[in-house]
Amino acid sequence: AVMILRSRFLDARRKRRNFNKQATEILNEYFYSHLSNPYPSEEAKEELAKKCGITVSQVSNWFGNKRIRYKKNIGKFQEEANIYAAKTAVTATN
Amino acid sequence: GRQQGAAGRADLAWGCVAGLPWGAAPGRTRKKRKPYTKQQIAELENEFLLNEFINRQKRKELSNRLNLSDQQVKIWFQNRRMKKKRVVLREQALALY
DNA sequence: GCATGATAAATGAC
DNA sequence: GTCATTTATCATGC
Repeated sequence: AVMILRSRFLDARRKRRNFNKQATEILNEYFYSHLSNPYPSEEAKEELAKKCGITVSQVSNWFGNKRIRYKKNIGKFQEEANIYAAKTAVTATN
Repeated sequence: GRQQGAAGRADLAWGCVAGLPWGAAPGRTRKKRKPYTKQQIAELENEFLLNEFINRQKRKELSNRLNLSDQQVKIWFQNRRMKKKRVVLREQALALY
C-alpha cells in the first residue's frame, strides 16, 4: 500500500508540467538548426538544460519525442520548421 | 560522443521520407511494444526485490510461468535496473532542496 | 479532444 | 553487463 503510493509519487507523469515558452523556443531552435542530425551531444544537452532551466533527462525526453513525432508527420511540423529556419537565417545574417 | 543505439544505424530507422533520413530503411521489422499485465509485472517486481540480477535458471522458470520469452525477462530486468537508477538520481536531486 | 512530457517494451552499440 | 535510442502507451494540461 505504501509502496504503491510511493511509486506513484515517483512517477513524474502524474505531475507533468509543460515547459515555458522560452525553453521550447531554445529546444526547437536547436532541433531545426540541426535537422539533418538532431542528436545533441552530452555536452550540448547539458548546455541546453542549463539554458532552459530543466534537467538533462528532460532534454533527452524532449528530443526523443520531437524526433519520433516529427518523423511520423513532417507535414504537421512544416510551418514550425519554416519559422525556426527563418529565425536562424536572420541570426546568421547578424 | 558515443553515438550508440539505433541512431545512426542503417537497418533500424525509417528511411528517407521527404529529404531527411536520420537513418535508412529497416531490414527487419521491429517487434511492437506490448505492455505487460499487472500480474506479470507484480511477479517480476517481486523477483527483483529478491535479486536485481536473475539467474538463467530462475529466468527460465519465470518466463515459463508468466508466458514471456526468456529474452523478455532478461530485458525487463535490464530496464528495471535502469529505472531504479533513474529514481535514485531523482531522489538525490530532490534531497538537495 | 489532441498536445505534451514521462514512462514502459524493445533494439543495438560498446 | 550499461545505456542511448526507438516506439507505443500512459497521464496530464488546457
